[in-house]
Amino acid sequence: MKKNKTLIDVAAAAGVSKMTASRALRGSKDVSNESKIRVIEAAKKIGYFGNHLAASLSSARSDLIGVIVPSLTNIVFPQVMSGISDGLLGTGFQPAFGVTDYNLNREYELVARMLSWRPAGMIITGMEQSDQTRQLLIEADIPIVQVMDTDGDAIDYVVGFSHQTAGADMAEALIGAGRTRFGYIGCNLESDLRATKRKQGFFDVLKSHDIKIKILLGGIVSSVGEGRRLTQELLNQNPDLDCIYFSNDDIAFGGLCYCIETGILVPNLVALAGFNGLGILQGFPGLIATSITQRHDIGRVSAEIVIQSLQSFKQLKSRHLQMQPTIDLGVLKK
Amino acid sequence: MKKNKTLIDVAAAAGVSKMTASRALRGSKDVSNESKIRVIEAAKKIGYFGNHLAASLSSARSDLIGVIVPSLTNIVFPQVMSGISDGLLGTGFQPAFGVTDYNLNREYELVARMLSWRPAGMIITGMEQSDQTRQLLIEADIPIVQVMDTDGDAIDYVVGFSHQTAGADMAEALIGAGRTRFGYIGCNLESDLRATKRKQGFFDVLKSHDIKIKILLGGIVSSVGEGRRLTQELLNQNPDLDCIYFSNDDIAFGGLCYCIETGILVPNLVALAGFNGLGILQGFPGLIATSITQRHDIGRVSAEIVIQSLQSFKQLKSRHLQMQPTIDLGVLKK
DNA sequence: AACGGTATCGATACCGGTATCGATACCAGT
DNA sequence: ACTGGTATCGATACCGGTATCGATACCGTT
Repeated sequence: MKKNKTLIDVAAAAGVSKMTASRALRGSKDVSNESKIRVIEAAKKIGYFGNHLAASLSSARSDLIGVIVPSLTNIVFPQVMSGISDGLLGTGFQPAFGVTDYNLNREYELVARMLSWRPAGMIITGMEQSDQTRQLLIEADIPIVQVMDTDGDAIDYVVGFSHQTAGADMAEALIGAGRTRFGYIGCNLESDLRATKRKQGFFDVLKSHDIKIKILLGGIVSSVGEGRRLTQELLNQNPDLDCIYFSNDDIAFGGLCYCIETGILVPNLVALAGFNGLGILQGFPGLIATSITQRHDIGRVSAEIVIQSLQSFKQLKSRHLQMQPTIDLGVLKK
Repeated sequence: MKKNKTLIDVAAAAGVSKMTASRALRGSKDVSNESKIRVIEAAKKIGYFGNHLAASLSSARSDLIGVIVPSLTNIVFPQVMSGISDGLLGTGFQPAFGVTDYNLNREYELVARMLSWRPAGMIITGMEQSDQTRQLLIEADIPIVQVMDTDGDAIDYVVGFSHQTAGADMAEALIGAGRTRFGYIGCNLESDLRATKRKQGFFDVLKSHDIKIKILLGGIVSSVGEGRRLTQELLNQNPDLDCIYFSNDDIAFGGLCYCIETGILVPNLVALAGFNGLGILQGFPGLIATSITQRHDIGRVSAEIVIQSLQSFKQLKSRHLQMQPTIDLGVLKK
């Protein structure tokens, strides 16, 4: 049962006062070089690592950036987190992640909990927080960045893109490629509001072209296997479709697998379109049309915005950063 | 610029002392029902959320569980994190994640940083921490769980499986299925020590059967696209192979895509084997042999172990929990 | 020699909670 | 009426740092 070392232990070992030790370890300039070296060596020798609790409490500032994502099992969010991690690297700030499982109540609890750690800033996924949650975030009086979506009312900063537009753009592109008989396959739309927005944008364009669409919705598991199953079902019921839009790349890829196995030519007979530009698509390059989103960059940039907002007293020019995905039609474009 | 509410504000609003307010909010029994209700309502009314910094510092205990993973871009680790998240749900404890990028120095920094938040416990991936890092963890005097790997010297608790054995088991299974001309494709082996252990176990068995193996190593990006490319290269140079073992499912699946596209019959002509049992394999069910690991459960169980260790004074019976993967040969088994 | 400026350092007062102990009030039992 | 026990609450002392201000020593300047 070893007691944790405190600054007083370090100070004693270095033969200086607690305050001098504190200054030395933090690189303040009000310390002589000799003292600084002695303190640092003493700290290393006795195995001292600070106490962020005390430090943050005392200085009324912390180096935490709270990050809230809806899910870990959808690879997209870890990629955003990874970008945030990278953006924070070397800044002295540290991300603290929380997962809501697409549950608004849990999101509220999580935000309250995060705020009780007095983070320096917050990055939260999406625009659809509950009023209660928004209130909390606003009153926290720290930079808030909403990421991945720009459709809605901003709290503070926003980094992402319009899913509605992304869906609409894909519809235009597919129509432009000559497709006329559309199907849609989606999973987890009740919870995944951004997928729903893409669907909405997609449907709006089709409607404006007077094109009907066959819809098939799956369960809450959005996976390759589910995409495969749903595609089979949809194509069996509607063999004449020449294009299917999926709520994301995973289920789109599942659809592709089904088509390949059963000899349905893609994209000649039926074109498939997903969303995100995941690495999985490289299994069959170009066969699935997709909207390539810059997930990692969105994470990185949002982290940088938080930092900049903390460091500069004047607010940043633009509180609203659009990073619209680029459409890759693959072999369909010829 | 709103100042954050403190317990004193709540106490004032409820007309009691700070101490009574504290007790009321934490559900201590030394408070009358009326006071408790008054305090809770006052807190809600003025929008008070606690200060974990002060609370943890004062009570010398925190509700954080530090979690260290090597990567976020490999879906396996988010799945473990998700399991930990689930295991902690409702316990009052909260995970705090950190990512090392397979970098031992960064791991050390991260552990030190985590410990400076005085977590109640730590869950860390793998058995290969630096001596410095181990020292830190040991002296922290909190429950430590190493996850995902059991090959090596334990610090405290261990939840996972032997990758060496997993590789060996797969080798036996493939040999048992009649395969004789082996190839191996791996990525990122310098950093991914667990993949290297699987390779070692696999190679040892082949050697004991006097079977040679063709090796092809890729770069640090372990992806479907890379697997596809490497498989093409390996098969071009060694068209007679009848089995390829990949360092994981992603690159194995890339290999499968290549084979399917070029008409190489899988598994009849060449069998493919990966590792993890990822959902992606459901694209072509049964075509890739794999070792199904219980990543989510490993996370959940490790979280439960931390909690139990914190709650019971007597130590848990077994500090070492094996959750060996099960081999799924798919259509190969017939 | 007196003075102002700088470098270095320590004493003290917090930060916002919790632990602890003592104070008070009220009740039942004798 | 006195005693002991319980319920309820507040005053005080921390937790381990940092901010602030004042003290001291030493330097160059006039």
